[in-house]
Amino acid sequence: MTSGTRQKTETQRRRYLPSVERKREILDAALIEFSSHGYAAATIERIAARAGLSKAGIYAHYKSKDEVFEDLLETALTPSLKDDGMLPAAAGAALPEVVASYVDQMYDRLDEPIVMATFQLLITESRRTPELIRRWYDRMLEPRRIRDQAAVDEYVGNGIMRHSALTEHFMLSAAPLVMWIVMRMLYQDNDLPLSLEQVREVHKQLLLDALQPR
Amino acid sequence: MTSGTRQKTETQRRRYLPSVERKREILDAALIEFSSHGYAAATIERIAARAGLSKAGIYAHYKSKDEVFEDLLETALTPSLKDDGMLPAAAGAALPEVVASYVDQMYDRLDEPIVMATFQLLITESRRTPELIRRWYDRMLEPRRIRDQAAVDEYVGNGIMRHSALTEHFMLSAAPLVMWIVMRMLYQDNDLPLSLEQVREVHKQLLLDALQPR
Amino acid sequence: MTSGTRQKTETQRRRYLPSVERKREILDAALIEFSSHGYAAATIERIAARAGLSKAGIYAHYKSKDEVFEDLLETALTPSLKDDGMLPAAAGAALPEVVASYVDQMYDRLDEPIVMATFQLLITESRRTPELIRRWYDRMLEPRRIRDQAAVDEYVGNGIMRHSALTEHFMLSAAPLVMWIVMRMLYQDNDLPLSLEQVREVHKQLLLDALQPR
Amino acid sequence: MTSGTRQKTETQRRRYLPSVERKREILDAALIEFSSHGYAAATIERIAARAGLSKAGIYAHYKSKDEVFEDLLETALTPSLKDDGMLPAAAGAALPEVVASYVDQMYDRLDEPIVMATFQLLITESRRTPELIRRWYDRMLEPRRIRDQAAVDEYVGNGIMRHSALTEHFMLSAAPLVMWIVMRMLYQDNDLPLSLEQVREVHKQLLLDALQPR
DNA sequence: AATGAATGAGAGTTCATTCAT
DNA sequence: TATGAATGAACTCTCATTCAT
Repeated sequence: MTSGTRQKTETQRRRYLPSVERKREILDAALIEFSSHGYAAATIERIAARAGLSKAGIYAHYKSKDEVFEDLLETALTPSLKDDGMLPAAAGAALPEVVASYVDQMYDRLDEPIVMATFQLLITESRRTPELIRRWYDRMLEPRRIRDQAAVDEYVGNGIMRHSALTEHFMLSAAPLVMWIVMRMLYQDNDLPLSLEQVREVHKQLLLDALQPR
Repeated sequence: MTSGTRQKTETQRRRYLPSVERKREILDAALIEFSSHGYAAATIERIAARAGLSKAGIYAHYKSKDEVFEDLLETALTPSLKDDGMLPAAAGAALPEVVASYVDQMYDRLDEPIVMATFQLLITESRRTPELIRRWYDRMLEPRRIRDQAAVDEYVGNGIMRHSALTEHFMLSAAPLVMWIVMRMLYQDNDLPLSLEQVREVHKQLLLDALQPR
Repeated sequence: MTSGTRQKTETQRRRYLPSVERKREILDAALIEFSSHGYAAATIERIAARAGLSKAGIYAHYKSKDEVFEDLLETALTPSLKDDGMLPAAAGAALPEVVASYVDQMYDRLDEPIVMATFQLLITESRRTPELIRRWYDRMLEPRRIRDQAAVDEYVGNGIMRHSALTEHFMLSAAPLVMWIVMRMLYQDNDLPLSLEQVREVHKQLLLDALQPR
Repeated sequence: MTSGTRQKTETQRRRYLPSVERKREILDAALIEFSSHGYAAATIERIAARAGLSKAGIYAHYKSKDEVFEDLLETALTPSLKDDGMLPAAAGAALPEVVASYVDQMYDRLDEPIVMATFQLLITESRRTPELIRRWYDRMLEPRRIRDQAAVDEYVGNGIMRHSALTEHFMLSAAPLVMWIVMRMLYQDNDLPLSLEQVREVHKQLLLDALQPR
């Protein structure tokens, strides 16, 4: 949250903000509303209230609800782009360190709640936004996948990883984390039977077992 | 689907059906509408049209949209109950067969499109129905998880599986499949980079690697 | 209530009744529903349930909701017709007895709850049924008013009553009771500040004061 | 009515009004619709049309039909509060003047059609609004009743009025007027057998007869 | 005579969006 | 930039009424 929730109170006066700042506040609000109610059930009015302006105020910055949504995903998804591929380039590192670093990177990212929220939004609203997903995929996932896959191929060539079904389709290496996220969605506020930490450990172990040369 | 979609045509007259049958048709229609538009964006009118009756007709069988939704999940989720736990009880079987049978069972289930659709619905609408999810979890998942976990513990005791982080939290053994389902949701109509068959093979291999005694 | 409420229970089977009897039951139910919710807010379904048959069952006896309503008023209003005018014909009676008998007759009538309910219905739904009211008025009220007025004129001629504004417009002699009925409607379930008995006493006294020759 | 009915015509453009003014117009319209069709049969659409805006426009000012109704009664009933008790404080006045002034005040009030309409609405819709009635009663009727009763007690003490059943329950002194209002409701557009003027005379005479010391 | 299933016509309400200010 | 007022379109749900049995 860039600047804290800005819910409107009775006493608050009109605030005139430059569009860029206002948009940030609107998107902060939109992320919360969209991800907690879904696109269709979220309302411009609630987003506006949360952002501290009026319904009509939103339309000073966006032409439509849809445009808010698109800008939200666009913005939320872009920043992560900076991260270089996640597998450390094959130095002389030993497998356990490689795996640990790879897995930790993934899990650490989830500490920012925006990442989780965005990911969930992506899942639940995927049907709304095929092209958005495509763009996101082409710009974010595919390049990394290719880089990771290349790194994996090199590790395999080096004999640091053993060739296996997993090294052929390395994207599946994220599976335990993805499953945990899904479980979290399903369980809502209830207690998950597995903590993120526990999954992380199992995750590392699984990858080690699958990649360790014999 | 009893007899294909039953979209109403101009010429068609009223069809009087016993409530049980009509409900089946309504739920067939509802599954399609809910899972392709989401709960909020699905409309009673479209469900009705798809089921071949009028908007008001739905209300002769259900008190509200919500009730349709609940009955849908209830009905869609209940039948699978018959499946006994999925891990074959530990006879003298060898690990590869055990794993193959376990994995195949999971994947074969997905051939019925209702299962996929329901599962996706569950994910995207989880926020609507915490209690429903709870019920489903308590009746369907938890019992099986316990049975499977017990079977695993026995296998471990027998030395057929090796003790590992995965055998401690065996529910994670479904991860690759769950990830594929999520990918399928994200990719919508686009070509997935991985076929279900490919995932199935990786899946088996992963489990073998993780469970094979050394 | 002719035969007690006949609310439908789960176990009750279909009862085939001759139309006349069924109609009586329907009207019993209708009086309750119409007078407690008003014509517009009363529903055929509730009337039917109360009468112990199905919604469609009503239509075996009446062509429409309106027809039920009309028959209800028609029936509820007709029987009282038998009562001859309420003022005892001018025998040699003394005024206090005449007044007492006149007033008591009015108040005693109200013991049948149907009378109160009908009267209230008439008031609240008067706008629906100008002609019904007209008929009722022409058949019920006007004849009695004329008879009473004639009796009053005779009493005045006899010197038993003194001529006054009230003897000119004797229909106003019902005023305190009418006011009490209105108060009862307004107060609903709350405690009225005046009991029917108290009003009756005031009523008698008022008439005596107004009619007593000086 | 600020400026006559404001029915919307094809050519008329949107009129933007401050909420307070618009609400006044809405309530004007609502009074007409509610009192001529009853709460249940009145529709938001008709009220809106009569007020010169769209159905949804109503909801910019009121949350629900019920809220419109409540505000209507609230508003319609409050103003009269200003009227001090209706019986002139016991100066040395003679009874005929006291009675005349008291009665005239009551009848003059009815010249504003809003008063009649509101009163009728109160009667026909009393079942919808027990609390509203209560509030109205507590704020409007009860204080005046007490004040009037006190004044009456004083008059009786002075010997200006004679003690009687009526002075004990002085609220019944309104009875002839209430009865006339009820008759007016029943008779709808037909000719009443009694004019308001006639009732007023009878009314005065009745009170005089009942209160005149002997 | 009676009913369960079905429907057309509307009702109240919501909401994205526009307009005047 | 910002807003309160306004609206069209759509939605859920109700209800008197009809139909097939």
